Amino acid sequence: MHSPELLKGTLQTILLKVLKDNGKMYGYEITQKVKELSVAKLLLTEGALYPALHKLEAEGLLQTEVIHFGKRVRKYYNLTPHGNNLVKERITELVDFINTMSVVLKVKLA
Amino acid sequence: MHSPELLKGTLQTILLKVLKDNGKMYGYEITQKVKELSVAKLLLTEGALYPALHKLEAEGLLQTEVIHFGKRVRKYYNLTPHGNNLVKERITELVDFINTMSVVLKVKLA
DNA sequence: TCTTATACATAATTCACTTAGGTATTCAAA
DNA sequence: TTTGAATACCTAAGTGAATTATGTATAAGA
Repeated sequence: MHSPELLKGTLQTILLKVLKDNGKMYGYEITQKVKELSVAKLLLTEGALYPALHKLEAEGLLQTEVIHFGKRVRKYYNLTPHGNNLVKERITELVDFINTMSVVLKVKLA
Repeated sequence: MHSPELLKGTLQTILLKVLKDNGKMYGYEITQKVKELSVAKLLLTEGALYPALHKLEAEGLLQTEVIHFGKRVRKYYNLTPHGNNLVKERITELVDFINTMSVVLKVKLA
């Protein structure tokens, strides 16, 4: 597992990108998808996930749809048009930062 | 400039690496070196820098030497043996994280 | 002489996390 | 059959590394 400090500031970008790639998803599903993609190296905690999703929704980047089936409830999130426009920007920003870091630290990235 | 959130958790690694590469340096000198290396994309603020240096010193990763010349004072920092051993580890950790991120976000890095 | 650069530092605040707790359903194993 | 693990949502308290805002002082240059 990774140092949790490093995750800071990247969670929003991860959420936006996963939703962009997979369409509407619910919280738990997102944690599993990220776990799968990262080969269990990135484990989103619920205490980080839900507040982050709620914040993105409040900012108008995500919209929700609550689905009941039987007694079970799932809250699906997907990108709003505004959110969709921001994904690329956020990723670019993160990649730029990573490239700067690689220069400062003089490391080569795969 | 980069989103400040992204810097969180990476400052220690930057400081350790810059000191590893340049030997003893003082605070202001570090800010200038990082600015130069990053082509002014990474600007360390004093409010972040000094507490971080003090923390690394308190943890035994850095040692200090105060140099007076004239009325001017400079506080030089350099790696302790323990600090020196940790640099590679911290960088590896960060690179691993970056590689994981690149997989999750499906981006290619330079 | 007055601004900018050099050089250190700390205090209050912010905010995204962690940790810890809570509720409830579904399913598989003992 | 009950009990634990997985599924599924959530919030609150605490942490800690930043930002922002100050403070002090010297040196150099316009």
